[in-house]
Amino acid sequence: MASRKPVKKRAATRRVREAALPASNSSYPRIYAAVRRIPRGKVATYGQIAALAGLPHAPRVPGYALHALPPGSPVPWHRVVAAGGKLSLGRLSLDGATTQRLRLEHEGVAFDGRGCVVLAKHQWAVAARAVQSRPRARDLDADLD
DNA sequence: ATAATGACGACTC
DNA sequence: CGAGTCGCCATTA
Repeated sequence: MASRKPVKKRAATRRVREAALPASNSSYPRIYAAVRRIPRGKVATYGQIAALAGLPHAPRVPGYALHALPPGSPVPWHRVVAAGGKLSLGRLSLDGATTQRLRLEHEGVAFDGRGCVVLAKHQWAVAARAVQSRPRARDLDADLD
């Protein structure tokens, strides 16, 4: 590829810049946007949110983003749970976990005996196919065979 | 620029 | 099933 008009260079540069940037410019907003898309009465895991936000290998980032989330934000953070439907918020704030659970129950989300959301019934279906799952080392090993 | 941290995820014991 | 450990990546100090 050789000739590229300078007029286009501008747009190209911009695109490259966005792609090259780690994410400090779009990571958070994307995560918040993804969380906001979770329907009422449904929940999504951090992994799902990460995948939807374009960070399939950084499930910790959504957690970080939500942690930085200011109170009163329009983001339904309570609909984000850890893998298995567990409320990992208890790790940071036990009280927060209680609030989360109450809010979820208020939306009709069911919990099992261990205080975990019944993902089988309430996991956000959309992400189910978008997230899927990356090949595990074991799977790769089996595949190599 | 390097080091430490984290509302995770998955594996192993 | 619960607790401990490693890996991943981005953010913060």
